[in-house]
Amino acid sequence: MKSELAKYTIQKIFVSLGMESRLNPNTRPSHRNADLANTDRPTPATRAPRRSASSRASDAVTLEDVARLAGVSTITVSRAVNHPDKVAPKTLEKVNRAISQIGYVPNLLAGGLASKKTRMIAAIVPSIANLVYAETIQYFSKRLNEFGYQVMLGESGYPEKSEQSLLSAILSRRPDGILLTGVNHSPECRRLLMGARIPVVETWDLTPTPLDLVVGFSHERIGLDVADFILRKGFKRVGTISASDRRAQYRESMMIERLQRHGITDIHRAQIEVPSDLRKGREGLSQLLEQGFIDGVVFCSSDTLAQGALTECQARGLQVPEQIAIIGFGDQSFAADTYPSLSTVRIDRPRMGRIAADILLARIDGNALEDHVIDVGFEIIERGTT
Amino acid sequence: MKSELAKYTIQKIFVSLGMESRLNPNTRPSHRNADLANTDRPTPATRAPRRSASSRASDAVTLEDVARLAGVSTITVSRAVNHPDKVAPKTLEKVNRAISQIGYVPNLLAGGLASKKTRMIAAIVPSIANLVYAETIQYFSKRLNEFGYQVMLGESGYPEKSEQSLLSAILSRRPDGILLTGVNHSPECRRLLMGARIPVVETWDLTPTPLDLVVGFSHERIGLDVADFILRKGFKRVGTISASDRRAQYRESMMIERLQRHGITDIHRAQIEVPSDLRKGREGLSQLLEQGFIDGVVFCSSDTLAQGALTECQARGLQVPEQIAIIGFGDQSFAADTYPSLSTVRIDRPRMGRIAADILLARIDGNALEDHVIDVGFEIIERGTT
DNA sequence: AATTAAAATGGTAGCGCTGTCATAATGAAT
DNA sequence: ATTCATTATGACAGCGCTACCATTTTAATT
Repeated sequence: MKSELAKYTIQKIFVSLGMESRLNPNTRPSHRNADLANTDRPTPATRAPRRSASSRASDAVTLEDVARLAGVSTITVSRAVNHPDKVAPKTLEKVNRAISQIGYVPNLLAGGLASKKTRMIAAIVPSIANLVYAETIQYFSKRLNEFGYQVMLGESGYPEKSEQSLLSAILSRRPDGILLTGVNHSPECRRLLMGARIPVVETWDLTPTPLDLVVGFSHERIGLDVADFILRKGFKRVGTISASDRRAQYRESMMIERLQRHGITDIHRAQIEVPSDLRKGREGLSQLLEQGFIDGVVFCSSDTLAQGALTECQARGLQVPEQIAIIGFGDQSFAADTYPSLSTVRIDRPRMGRIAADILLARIDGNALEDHVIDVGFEIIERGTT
Repeated sequence: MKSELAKYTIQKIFVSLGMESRLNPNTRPSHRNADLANTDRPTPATRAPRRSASSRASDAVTLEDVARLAGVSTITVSRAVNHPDKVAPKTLEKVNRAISQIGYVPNLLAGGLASKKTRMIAAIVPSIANLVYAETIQYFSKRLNEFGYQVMLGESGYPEKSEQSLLSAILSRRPDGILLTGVNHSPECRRLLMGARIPVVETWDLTPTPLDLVVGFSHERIGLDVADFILRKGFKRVGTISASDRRAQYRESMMIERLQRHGITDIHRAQIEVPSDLRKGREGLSQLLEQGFIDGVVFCSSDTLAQGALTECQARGLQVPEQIAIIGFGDQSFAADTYPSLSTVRIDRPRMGRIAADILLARIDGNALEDHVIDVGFEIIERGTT
């Protein structure tokens, strides 16, 4: 994987802010000189006559301005910016000086249009106001930045009703690749994605038949393993507080199924709407108690809900873990520091983000991939609340 | 403020994924027919001969493909997509049918290049893994989406060392406007921003001399008001747990100054590194206790730190608020639901996000603004921890 | 010095759209 | 019918950049 790092040296240019200032060009391209738009931008030293006479007055500094000032051709400037190793050191030096002198900022719209590479990767998450996603994206983004890519973030919202319109809005900016959260997409979305002909990585779940690539973990396995953990610890009564999120539901139902198969039938469930927050965790626990859940273990679909449940126990003077044990999900940064510390299911989000970035980059560079399905696994972390 | 909503109807097109497939075009543009790239995309029904013979083989569906299929000119398709009211209903119908038939996804790179409008707004925040910023952006973004704009998010990182390189990376994508967090920017950044000639809105702080627009609140006033609150409540001993964030530091120092002026000198301080989390809040409180802070009120630079302080109190069996009172900052969603509930300084983040979006849109549309400096204020919320 | 390969640079033709102006079609008013 | 104002459509020239050669310069080799 060796993408060249894009790096721009950009500086100098001080003009007053203000929008509208485009000249009304006559139809016949010909002589024109006055340029109301340019107030205080320094005029390039050299002013070679343009090939095709004039054009729409524009106030932006372009490659051509740099080229003229540096006394080279535009393509050389382009190379100096994007493939500096393909330009003689002396020329590079000249060009860079010109660039900083007139304050050139490359136009990636034009570049992307011409090269069909935007150096941009889109990422769609249910919500940016949910740390588990935000953190994954943070690592994903960091990794991509190292290779000169930027991430464009899209929020699908939990109902996911608008994933399609979000997707077309995103695709119309022609990202070089895209990250999705989850593996369930509407037929329209799948069509859009296939039609875009770009690498796609699905995350936060697994499927043997990804659209393209998938890096995640098995919610089924988590449900089963948590059930085993509960059985092993000898709990007789079990409660769940789950968000109305398809993956959370799946973990819950897998767990319940296995518990029942092993003779645990005293199971209480509290369902809450996304987004999860502390209050909903508290409410969830209250619901369980109202249902007659008097002691046992509670499996929450997120650490946030678990923290809420824990808070409610404290408020009610219930002993944790003696009377009520709690298991969260995610191992967010606060989980180890609640009191008591939270037992939870750890997902290696940094790793997931990094791998997603890496396989996407490999795919973009046309490198062969050993596997299109990557399981990052999980780990049950036992702490104070169990 | 009336920006037209962009809306695309996009569908149908099912091709196998795969990158490399560009033909090696001969230099002289002339006859060519075979097109290896197109494997399974349906050929448009009509195939009018192109004006300029051939071109680089491309596999993307373009405006022209739609135009040919619909039997109209490209510009009409463009209008049908972007200004549907300027096209006769019958024509619109025809075009939309053609669009969905061949699965056209507009290319906003090309559109943006030609029109100099990208319908994209950039936002720079210190960290997306911090809910106070994430939420503000969420509202900002939501508002802009309503007007057909998308938000491109950039993370400057707390050290803010790289704000400049982030900024030039972002500006090279030619956003129509930009949101910044904070009002302190390096001279290089200011130059870049001025040179970009786009509306800029600074947030999370106030200044009489914004780069362009600013919507935020006064950290000085918060410090002073919290001091007054503390004085009014009659606390004799004060502690602070502050993140190494310039705005947090400012609030703290303003508060301390006023407290001292009113005779409170028993002040203990704990400083922690960003990013703030629960553990650092716990550690902060521990530090204060080690310094001999035995009772009084603690002002934390974020609700997260406050929650950590609260947790530490619980772990140590210290009575809150009787022995230790706690004040947070931000009024994040969990603040009302901790036990005891957290007293804090409320910032109306949704409103700030919305206003930032609105004034930016107004500016983009060229509307006059009454004021370039908007103070959204704050409110001290007294709850259980004081 | 002559030959060849490699490195550096440049000319040109688009990438896929939209702004601008010109023209054609339609309807309203006389 | 005729005129005039609207409304709808189209032709065309770029937007600022890069891919693709072609050409020139430099370095390496004999």
